[in-house]
Amino acid sequence: MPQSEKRPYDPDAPVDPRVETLVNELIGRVADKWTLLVLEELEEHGTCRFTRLAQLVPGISQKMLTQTLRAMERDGLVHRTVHPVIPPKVEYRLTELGQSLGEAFCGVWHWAEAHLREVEAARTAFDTRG
Amino acid sequence: MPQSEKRPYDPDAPVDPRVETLVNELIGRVADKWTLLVLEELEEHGTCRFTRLAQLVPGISQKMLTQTLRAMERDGLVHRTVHPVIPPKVEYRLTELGQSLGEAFCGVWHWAEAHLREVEAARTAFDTRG
DNA sequence: TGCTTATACTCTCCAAAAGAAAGTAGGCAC
DNA sequence: GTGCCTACTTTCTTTTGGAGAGTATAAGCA
Repeated sequence: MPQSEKRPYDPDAPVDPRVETLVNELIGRVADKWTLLVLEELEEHGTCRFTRLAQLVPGISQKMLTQTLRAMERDGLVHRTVHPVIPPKVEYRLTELGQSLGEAFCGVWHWAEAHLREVEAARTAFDTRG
Repeated sequence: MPQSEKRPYDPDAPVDPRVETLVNELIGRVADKWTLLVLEELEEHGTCRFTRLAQLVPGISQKMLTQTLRAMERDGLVHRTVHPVIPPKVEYRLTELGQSLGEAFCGVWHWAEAHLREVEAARTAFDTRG
């Protein structure tokens, strides 16, 4: 795995602007509401079929689930297994890359759980002021 | 700060479904492209004015910058200081809550940097196959 | 006097994206 | 034949996002 080469992340290292651009793009791509929620469910439940994911992710439409899964598959985050049977059976599971992204997002889920009340309080205060 | 009470995060604990819903909503809120990029710049550069942020965040429109900052302010992530002068001067800086979210997202930025190449390779492979 | 500049928005219009709901394929049970 | 099953796909409507012009205000300048 030569993708890190000799940079084990130094936060003060000067970053190649091209890399920064690409990272920003990638952040924009994975920092998507549906991507995150699908990632969460696949991480929690393991291999899932389409319909099960649609039930697990609250409020997602079939169209967006299809689009999100395709994009995640293209980015190498999920693996799609088609069983050629009738009725169709398609299974989705996280790749190693997807799992590593899930772990990277762990901190955000913890944050959301830990600071939910603070955010709610801030919203109430803001709406009262405004 | 009684928001964690007696639960220092146990990943296997049964989660109150209402909490899960709220966490999902909150994730959907902060897992937004512009929120993340603004957070990143404010974390890196500290206090910033509107126009500077517009320059720092690549490709954001004024409308989206205003909306994003308002939403972040409402959620208690940024503090907005208005200096009543002409021409106007408004400064934005992360609150402690915003900083903690920035730290939580650190793992994602590291992930993006570390796995950029893998994602690019996966995309190329996907596009070639398909 | 009137023109320019500066800043942080705000508004309007149009294109793009998302959501809702119906349609499709194709074998199987009835 | 009718309907069911699943994983989409298509169509239509609503919402959102982006581009660009407009607004308010006072100081600086000719």
